[in-house]
Amino acid sequence: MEQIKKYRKTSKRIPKEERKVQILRSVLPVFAKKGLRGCTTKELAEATGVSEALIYKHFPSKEILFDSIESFCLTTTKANIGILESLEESTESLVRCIYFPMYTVLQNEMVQNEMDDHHLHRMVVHSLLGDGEFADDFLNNTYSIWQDKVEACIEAAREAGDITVPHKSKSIFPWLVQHLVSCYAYKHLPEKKLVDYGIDDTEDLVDEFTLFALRGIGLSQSAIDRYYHPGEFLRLR
Amino acid sequence: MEQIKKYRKTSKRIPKEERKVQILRSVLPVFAKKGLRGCTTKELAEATGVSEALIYKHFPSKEILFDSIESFCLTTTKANIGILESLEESTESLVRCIYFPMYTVLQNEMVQNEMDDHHLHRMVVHSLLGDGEFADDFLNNTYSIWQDKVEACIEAAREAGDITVPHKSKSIFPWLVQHLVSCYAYKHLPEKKLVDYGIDDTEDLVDEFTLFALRGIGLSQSAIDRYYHPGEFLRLR
DNA sequence: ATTATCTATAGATCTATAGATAATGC
DNA sequence: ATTATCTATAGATCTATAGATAATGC
Repeated sequence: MEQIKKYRKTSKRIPKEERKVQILRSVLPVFAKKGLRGCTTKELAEATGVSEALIYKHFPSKEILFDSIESFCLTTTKANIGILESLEESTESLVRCIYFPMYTVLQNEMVQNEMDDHHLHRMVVHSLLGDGEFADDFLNNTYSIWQDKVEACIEAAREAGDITVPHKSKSIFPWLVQHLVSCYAYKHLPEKKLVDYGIDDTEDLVDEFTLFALRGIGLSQSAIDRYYHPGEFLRLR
Repeated sequence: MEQIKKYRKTSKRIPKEERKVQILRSVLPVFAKKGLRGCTTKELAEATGVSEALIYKHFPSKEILFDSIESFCLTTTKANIGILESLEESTESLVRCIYFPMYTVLQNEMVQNEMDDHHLHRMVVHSLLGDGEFADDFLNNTYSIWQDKVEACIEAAREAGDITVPHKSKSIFPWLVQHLVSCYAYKHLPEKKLVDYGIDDTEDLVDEFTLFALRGIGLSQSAIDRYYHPGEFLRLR
């Protein structure tokens, strides 16, 4: 009673590498929410449940911790986008390739790995306000597989006669589609509802996003009718 | 030589309201760049060329200054979008309404008033990472005139037989178009080039964005051919 | 006399480190 | 004996205020 406990271990002793990963995991949401400058080392320590000093034992500075978080995000988002890699290049695949990100982001599906998409988007947006390095890594590494596939499928669709409108660039369309989904995500970052699409059902929303994109690419209505059957897509996943 | 100048006025004396506006103007780029938490009152003072104390004489706290900046942005962006208000509701107007933001943002035209669009976008994105209040004010007040006009024109186009595809919602399309342009802007916030559309000429880029959107809305190709003549749009401005 | 401005500084963080202590594993 | 963890704190900001001084306008 008299003696003040000078010492109180709040967290269990665990091996180095394990703790390091645990710090990364628990610190990510804080950095994602507030950014490098927006949060304090105290908050980071509290989120992890350890002392500030311990964090410094594992990461020499706050900035280096932040960089580690970014790398962590990139490797963890190995993107099961890879699934798409095996698709043949065709009009049908084009439809699936456009549907895929719409569905994933709008339905707010976790991308397999435990990394919450929401945090990832926040990290990207923080990066857009900074030097953009992380956003670049994310967009141009993680998404490139998908982008290449979309481009190839557009060509295939054109050869199949399903696209006849002229295009000034091949590579613009993956980006335009990407803009649609990522902006959806960005505008949904705050709790406050910013956008009213006038559609309640998420599946309907996915439909309208996808159809907008497919028509925008110039896919003929007959090809869309032929290949856009979202119910079947789901079964095949 | 001996006597140290304890006192050195670095800025001229100017009347209260004038200085207040001057502070707002000079502080905006700093807040836009780094956000509320990302910059110090020292930086703000230096950007204005006055002492920190003076800033506190005009604005009781950093947060209140930031809020004032946001209000300042909103009022200053009275948006010459109002120009569109007088357009008749027709397919032709639809084409112009879609072209307008594409042109404005992609050509990086200053929106008449001296407010740099770049700063405005940064403020919006900072808000998206926060509570989204400012983004809401911006999107739903500033853009609502344009959005209403687009909706009305889509209806008119449908009545004119230029749109035949079914739509599940009226209000989704202005947002989809908005997503395209704002995401273009967001991805161009960092100095680093993140996106390669495969198109060098900005006019061509505006064309592809606009055509993508018009097709996406479901406007028939014949209507697009009939009304999309960007050269003429410019002359009329 | 009033108003605009500055210098100087208090008090509150915030990052990072030094050094002590407890747990683990040989 | 080694490793993981903590407490305590130094030193560096950072926000905001108190109080002094210079310019303006009557």
